[in-house]
Amino acid sequence: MSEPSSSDAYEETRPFRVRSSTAEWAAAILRQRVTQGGLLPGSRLVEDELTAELEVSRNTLREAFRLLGHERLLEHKLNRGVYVRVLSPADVADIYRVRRMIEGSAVRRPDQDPIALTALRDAVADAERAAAASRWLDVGTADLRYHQIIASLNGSQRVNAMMAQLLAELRLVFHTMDPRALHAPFLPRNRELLTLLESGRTAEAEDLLATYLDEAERLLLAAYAQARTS
Amino acid sequence: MSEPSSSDAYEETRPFRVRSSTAEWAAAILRQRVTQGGLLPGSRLVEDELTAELEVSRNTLREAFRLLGHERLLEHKLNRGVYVRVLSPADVADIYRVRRMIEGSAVRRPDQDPIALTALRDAVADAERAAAASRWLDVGTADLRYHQIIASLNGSQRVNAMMAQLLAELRLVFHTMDPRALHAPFLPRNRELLTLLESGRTAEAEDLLATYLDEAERLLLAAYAQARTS
DNA sequence: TCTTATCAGATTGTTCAACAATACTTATAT
DNA sequence: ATATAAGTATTGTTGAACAATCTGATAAGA
Repeated sequence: MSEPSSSDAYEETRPFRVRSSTAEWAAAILRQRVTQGGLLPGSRLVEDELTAELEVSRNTLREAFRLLGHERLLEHKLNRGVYVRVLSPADVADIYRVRRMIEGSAVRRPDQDPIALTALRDAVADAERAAAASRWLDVGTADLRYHQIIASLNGSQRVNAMMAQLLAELRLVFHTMDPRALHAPFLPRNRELLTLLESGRTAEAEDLLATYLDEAERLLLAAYAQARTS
Repeated sequence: MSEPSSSDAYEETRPFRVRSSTAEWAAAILRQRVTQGGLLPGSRLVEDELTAELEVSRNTLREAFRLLGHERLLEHKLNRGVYVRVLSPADVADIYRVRRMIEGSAVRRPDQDPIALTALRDAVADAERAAAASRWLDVGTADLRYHQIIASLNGSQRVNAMMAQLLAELRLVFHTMDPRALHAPFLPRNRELLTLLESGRTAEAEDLLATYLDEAERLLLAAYAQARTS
């Protein structure tokens, strides 16, 4: 346990409790720990420990568990406790199936928001900058942002929410493997896809994205299988 | 792992409450009321009344509220209570945007599960039978089942879940309008789309579905706007 | 030795009662 | 009539309590 467990650490975020409910506040902290890798997949979340640490009641903490369970970040086993979700290879395959659908549908659209294209350029630039400095975690963050923006080209709030949840799930897998091997191969392709989108060549963009996602899935599954056996 | 086989028969006869959590049991009841139209959009769900009626504690009921809130069936306003969701025209448009993506992606696939095609035939037959008997609510149910099966052609568990949630939301709108005017126009098209799928003419199926969904959205928005003003 | 049974400890599931915080309603004053 | 203020109802949160279930260790039996 490398982080300070005193309540002082949360003093800064306390004001948010006034606006949102305490349960959502607790959920936000746990969500951050899970997506940032502070809590690894398979970890058990014990009620007693967390109520003491977050200084909320058991009932409130359980409401937070429910919220994160519905986001598929936590797994609730009846009478056995709550665990950080462990994704199976089938889950990874399923996630990429949905990504192909969402992102494929996005790049296929002829009318594309110039604001989104600008945001894509920023994300690519951030990723390249982080890669040059070997900050691979930041590369990963920028990459996820890039694909979230791609999804937003669909122009649907619900699709945005689905994609955000999907990428949060993917993060669970990322933390069990080497971020460099994971993200480096796709940096040039993100830029390539961007130029295709900018020039409106949707058919080529669709092709590139399809092979992109297929390869990413293959790479991820291979590395994932290896990490789980070792 | 040796369990007495006699417990199987025992479990079957026991109330559902024993196997899943009480919160999920309560959520199931409320979900049914909302989707079946027993609780209309905008209705307020008061904690005191429901704890008395369902005979569960406030905490458990609130857990159920959270579950249904995440399914977008209930809306939770801080300090102001829980309401059955009221969909805006923008929500309806958004839902159809997602439907176009999901169902479009589904019919575009060349390899289609024969089991799903059989299920589609059943759904169409059920709808036509119900229509002949003027049981329009049943027509609606069969129609939703039809489109859920279409979505399942994507072969993704997550897409199935998204679609189920989407159709549950749509049901909220359906209950405020005449089911016959809503479903009658699309009966023959469901069959037409089915024959196209059976013969593998995916391009034509995609076209038909696109115009189908566009028209359904237009019809729904028009009728919805009218129902809300009267 | 291996399996099965039993039991105590720990953890979760659920309820209840209380109080605080907030929103809503009514009454009062200007 | 509008604005302000008090009072009421409802939700938000807590803590304690007990029941139900799981876990692991120990004891009993084959």
